[in-house]
Amino acid sequence: MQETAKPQKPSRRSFRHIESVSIGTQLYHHLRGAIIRGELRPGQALSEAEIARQNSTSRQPVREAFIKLAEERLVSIQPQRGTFVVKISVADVLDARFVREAIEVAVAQEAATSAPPSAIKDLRQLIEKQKSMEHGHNEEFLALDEEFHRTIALSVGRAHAWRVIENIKAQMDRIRYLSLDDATPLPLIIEQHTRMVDGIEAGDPTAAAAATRSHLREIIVSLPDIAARFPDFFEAA
Amino acid sequence: MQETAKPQKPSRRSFRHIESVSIGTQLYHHLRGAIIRGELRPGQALSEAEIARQNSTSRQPVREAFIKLAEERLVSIQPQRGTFVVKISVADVLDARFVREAIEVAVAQEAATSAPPSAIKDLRQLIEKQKSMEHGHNEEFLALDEEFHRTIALSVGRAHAWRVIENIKAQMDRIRYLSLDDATPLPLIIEQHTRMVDGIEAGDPTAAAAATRSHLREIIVSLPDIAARFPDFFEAA
DNA sequence: ATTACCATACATGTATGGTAGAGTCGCGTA
DNA sequence: TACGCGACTCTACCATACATGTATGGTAAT
Repeated sequence: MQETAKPQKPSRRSFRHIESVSIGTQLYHHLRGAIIRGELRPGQALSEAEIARQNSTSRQPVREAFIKLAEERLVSIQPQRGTFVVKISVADVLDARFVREAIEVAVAQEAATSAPPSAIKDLRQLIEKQKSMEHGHNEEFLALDEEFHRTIALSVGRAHAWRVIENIKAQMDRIRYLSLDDATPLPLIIEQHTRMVDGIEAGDPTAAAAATRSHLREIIVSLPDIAARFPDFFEAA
Repeated sequence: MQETAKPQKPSRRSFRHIESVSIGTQLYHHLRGAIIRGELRPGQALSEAEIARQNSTSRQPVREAFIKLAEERLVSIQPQRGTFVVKISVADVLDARFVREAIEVAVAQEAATSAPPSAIKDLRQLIEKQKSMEHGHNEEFLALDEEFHRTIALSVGRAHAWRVIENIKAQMDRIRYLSLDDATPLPLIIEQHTRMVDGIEAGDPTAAAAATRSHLREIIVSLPDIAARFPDFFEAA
């Protein structure tokens, strides 16, 4: 009943830039970003058909994007009912944080004993960039923060470990986006980053681990506030 | 209402036991097991069409199973070329092991401080089961080993952490299946399990962590041998 | 007013045809 | 013999049609 016109290859999807990547993968990245940034709100229904229409494609690539999102626990596919953006679970975020801390602390210890000097230089530069961005531009700051952590992992060849963290981070980043307008204590974060690099550069695994640990525990204190301020983003306790 | 009998329904599909799970998901579990057990050999091509025929279904569910396997890095989908079982990379296995150690050590430390006594009892029982299975039945032993580790994680509510490990384990389990016929030192593994539980029961995080660490480092020593014995299972160095 | 039923719309799951790109093979030419 | 080029085959990818389960609003019976 819907229109069926389709005379000619409608051609051209709004956000497709790279031709070689499959549509399903592109949709996945597109939707993933929108969920993390909070543009798609928890609980919201995502219809295969509607998203397919919006992007001038068919249901199949959308479906494949949904499957990937479901693997990452960003959406919940309920057969014959619908697909929904999952609400944030405080317990899940804390559990994800636990895993992230375990991995990143181990990586930091390794970096303290065997990261090359060039990596130290890169990290210092990233911190300088972060300092020059203290006012506004919080979203770009998040990107720099991510690059900082990734650089540490890659400096000791832990690409796989970083991949694991990337998945886990999605859940935590949803929180950070919620608190963007907040008076995020960027100087504090930068100070913590500095201590991490100090520990790594000094070849002191214990110090590097401790700095990493306290850095990654920040979210524990801010989480209750955020959950209270955005109740409909969170699962009912 | 939930009986419904279902008198007809062709009932084909060799391995379908649970009616409510989608075919794509079933195929995923089916293929995943076959890859881990080494029945599907690394490098082997998997054709959407052929697997669809073998299971009397269409290509679409097979495709979705492939996507899930690719997320787990068990197959590599190469557009317009084919989908292949990935060869094992020694470096990737070691990196995966690193992540697993980081998480499980953290879990063990937590268990040492807060696992309930009932969990200790369950773990001791599992070890007894493992002892009674020392000869042959190596495959069942692997299942008991997995249950042992999972029980520790769940005893302190780290379900998410276990989920992460489960994915990582797939790569490592492929190795373990290769060395099944080997004279696997089961008594040694059981001894290590025992020390882990001893540390947890004693409330000694350091001991529990050390026991877990040495247990999970076994694979490092056996890996080179296995890679040498099954060269075509591994990526060219 | 309330309940039971049913038509309808809409959701995901599955089947199938078509398309474009990559690899292979063999023929024809230099 | 060596090399280039086109026909053929195979693949994953996409579009579309159909199957089937679920939510919902209107309606008739109580």
